[in-house]
Amino acid sequence: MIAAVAEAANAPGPGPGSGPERRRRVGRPRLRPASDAGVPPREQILDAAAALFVAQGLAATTTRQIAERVGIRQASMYYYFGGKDAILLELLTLSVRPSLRVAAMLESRCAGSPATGLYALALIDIQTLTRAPHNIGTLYLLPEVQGEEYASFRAERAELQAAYGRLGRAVGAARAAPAEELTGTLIMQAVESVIHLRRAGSWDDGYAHEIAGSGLRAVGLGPAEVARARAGAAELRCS
Amino acid sequence: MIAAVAEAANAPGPGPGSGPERRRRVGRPRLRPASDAGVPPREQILDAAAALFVAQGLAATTTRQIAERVGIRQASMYYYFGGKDAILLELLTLSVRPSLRVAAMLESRCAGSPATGLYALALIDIQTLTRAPHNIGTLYLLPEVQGEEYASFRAERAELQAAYGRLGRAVGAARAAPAEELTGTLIMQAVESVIHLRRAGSWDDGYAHEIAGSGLRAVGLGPAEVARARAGAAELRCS
DNA sequence: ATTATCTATAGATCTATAGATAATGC
DNA sequence: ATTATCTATAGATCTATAGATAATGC
Repeated sequence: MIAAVAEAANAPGPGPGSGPERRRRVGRPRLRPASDAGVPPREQILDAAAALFVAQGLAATTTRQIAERVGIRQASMYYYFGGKDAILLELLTLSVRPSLRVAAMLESRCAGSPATGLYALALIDIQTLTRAPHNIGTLYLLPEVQGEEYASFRAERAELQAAYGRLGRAVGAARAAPAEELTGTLIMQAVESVIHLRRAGSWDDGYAHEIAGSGLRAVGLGPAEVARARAGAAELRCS
Repeated sequence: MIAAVAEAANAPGPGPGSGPERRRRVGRPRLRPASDAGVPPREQILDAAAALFVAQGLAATTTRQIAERVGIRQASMYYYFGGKDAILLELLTLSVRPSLRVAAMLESRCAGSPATGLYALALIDIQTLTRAPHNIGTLYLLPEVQGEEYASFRAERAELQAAYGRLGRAVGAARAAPAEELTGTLIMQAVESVIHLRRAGSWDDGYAHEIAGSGLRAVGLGPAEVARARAGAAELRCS
């Protein structure tokens, strides 16, 4: 289940799905009546496609496989999406946008203590990737994402990397830290260890702080400074 | 051109291709007479497939595209390979095996100075990835590589990562370094920054030492120790 | 009337095999 | 005879559209 989807599905209140006398849905019924009714069909498709794209990639995943997993007919998918590309683009965007918002917030809020902001951003990103459904953090590695149709996603991702780069430079300015682009790349690579460890089946929640700390050491901080950043991030005081 | 291919093609000596009166090759001639004659057809196929797999992935690349790039007919490819899978497996193996040999050599030769060995291994790996044709270092990211048929490649890659992990632990034992698997992952992630920077078109040779140094700082070394490791690696003295 | 599904299918592939052919080797 | 190509194609897809159908909404 996609994170945003899960939240929407669990939202309390007077939506359909709250009472037992739920109104039947409009339109011709499905042949198989949808095990997870209550979740909008669009999001059922996103979830099914995410699992398949992660396991098989875009080109090897057929529209039929997606439809089968949802429990609809192949052609019905086109009522919601123009094709596989449109689904992937939405998944990618869903995966990067929340991190981008967190980055903007921390960059402004922790301007006085970039090390704290950097630690906090890394940790939140790590946790997001850890909990993301189907390990969708791996989707940006698909070769198709280099194509023209995903330029908007790549732009958002570049922004996130730039934020890491600025924070890293602010932290390491006095030290022998690498240039901004390289700094951003190195920290994101550390954070994205998560997706590779999950893929290999060897993720451990205890790794989160080790990875965040490793990212800060990579840009030149000593053990004491890393410990201070960690404590600051824990309080979200950013000072 | 694949690295091993390039070497083979440039090999001096009394092979075919040395004199101008080169014997015509056995078998029915190609329709288009092969612009880079002298290179064995098998390696022409590997090279063409590498470029396409990197750009489009495995599933999206057709046997016809590979053949077109080589200048042969689609069916002729099957004379050399059983299919796309066999080509990809060979490319993956070619890309990891040299690094594995270097790792084994450095681990035994630099046992007394793991920091030097680690720096040297990282630097060689970085240079290899920098110069690899078509950025084939990205191939292991393809989702198909998680499949059963690539288990042997994944095993070799895991060995390389384990070597990084052992060296990293040996370096950071006295410090607050992460567990072996995480250490190996983090250092390899730093090294593989290269493939992402190349992909984005922003690689700079000056980054090589910065990345190697960053990997060592990540496992807990201070600036002075990193400088010592770098100097040691430069002399290959490992002490 | 609107919505959400279904059935059916045209058109465009793509893979992998069978068998022919045009060279050199002996 | 052996080798390395070629031509031709069967069989199996896969995508995306057209149009029918079975619900609810008004």
